[in-house]
Amino acid sequence: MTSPSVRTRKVILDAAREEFAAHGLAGGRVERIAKAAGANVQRIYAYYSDKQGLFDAVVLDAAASLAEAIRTEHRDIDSLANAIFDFVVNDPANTRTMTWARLEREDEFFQLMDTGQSGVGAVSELARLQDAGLVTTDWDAVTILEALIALCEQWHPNTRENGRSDIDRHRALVLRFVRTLAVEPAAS
Amino acid sequence: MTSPSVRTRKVILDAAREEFAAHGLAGGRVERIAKAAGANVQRIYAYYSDKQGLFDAVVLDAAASLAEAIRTEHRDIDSLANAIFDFVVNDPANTRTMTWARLEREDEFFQLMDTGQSGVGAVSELARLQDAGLVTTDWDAVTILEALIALCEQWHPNTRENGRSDIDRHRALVLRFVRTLAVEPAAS
DNA sequence: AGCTAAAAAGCAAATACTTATTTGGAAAAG
DNA sequence: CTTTTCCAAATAAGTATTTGCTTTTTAGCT
Repeated sequence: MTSPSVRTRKVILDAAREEFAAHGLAGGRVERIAKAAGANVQRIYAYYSDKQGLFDAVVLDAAASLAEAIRTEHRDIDSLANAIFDFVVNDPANTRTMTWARLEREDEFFQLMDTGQSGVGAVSELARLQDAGLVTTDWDAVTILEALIALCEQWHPNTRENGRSDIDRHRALVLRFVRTLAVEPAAS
Repeated sequence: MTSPSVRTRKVILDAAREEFAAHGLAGGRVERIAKAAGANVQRIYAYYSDKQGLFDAVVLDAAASLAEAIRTEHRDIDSLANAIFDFVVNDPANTRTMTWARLEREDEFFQLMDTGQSGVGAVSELARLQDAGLVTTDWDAVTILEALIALCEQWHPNTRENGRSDIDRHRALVLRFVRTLAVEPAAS
């Protein structure tokens, strides 16, 4: 059913995800992507117009999958924090890609994000928790969310060899942080 | 007094700092560095052997200046956190450089850091506070420090237009975090 | 000081290679 | 038959690094 063009588009995007996560936009090699995808270089240009277009597609995709990962309703900020933490731990490549994007496409980054309405889900989710009186309103949702993501990303992929116990300890640290932002429901 | 070679080394390093902070290792251009330094390309190779050697020199330098910025004794973790925060805010280029280094020289990054004994100062400073019973020992000094730096870096240079008030609000968030790690001195 | 020879610093142009992007045409699909 | 997909090879820059030579600095000596 899937037309060959759709399939090729996908294998190219998959290969690009790995390549760009590893080497970034400037360091990524179009030829390596084509080879890894088992496709021809020319197809990249046919589908994504140029290297940068492909990179942007990868970035949007990464942002979308973060949004996807935290889409469900969360009863509290702990739950939201855990979802973000899991995502970062389980897919370090995505995190790398976002970091590359912030560095290499600084000017276009937020515009790019808006296009894909990426973080929106998480922001509104957090805002909802604030509205419900469960999270402090001392900071706006975006600020808190970015702090949270920054904390989660701390280890991954920035550090050598993270054993399971390291991860658990790191998770505990993140949770300790978010709990300081939680508002205790008033005793009824 | 300063020999010309010393001076040239320095102007090259200064130019490289800017170039690499802006574009990273793969994206940085040797020729641009030479031009900005008002020096010849060949001098770069004479002094730093190659592009990567120059990049590493820049990274070590960035690490050293972070170490320098927090060298003084801190009476509590608030004071330490403020020092780190100030450094990150005042010199976003340094922060970018470190981020580039973690991405582009992932494997060599920590080895590089050890060479320059960069973070050591901050780690031992924090450990001292822990020994004095002023900071939780639930996490080791390295973990806490990396969390702290991650939080401080959150905005800078990752976001558009940070007004003074944004910065102050961000600082407050960082401080809120570190206070949860502080141990109240037992009432005497 | 002044002189001089060795060493170091400086540069423009050449080299050698990588790499993004295009072309022109063949094969497959609709 | 027309359109789309595919590809190998060509193109066209761009870029790190080296070479060969000139100029400046350094350091020893009278």
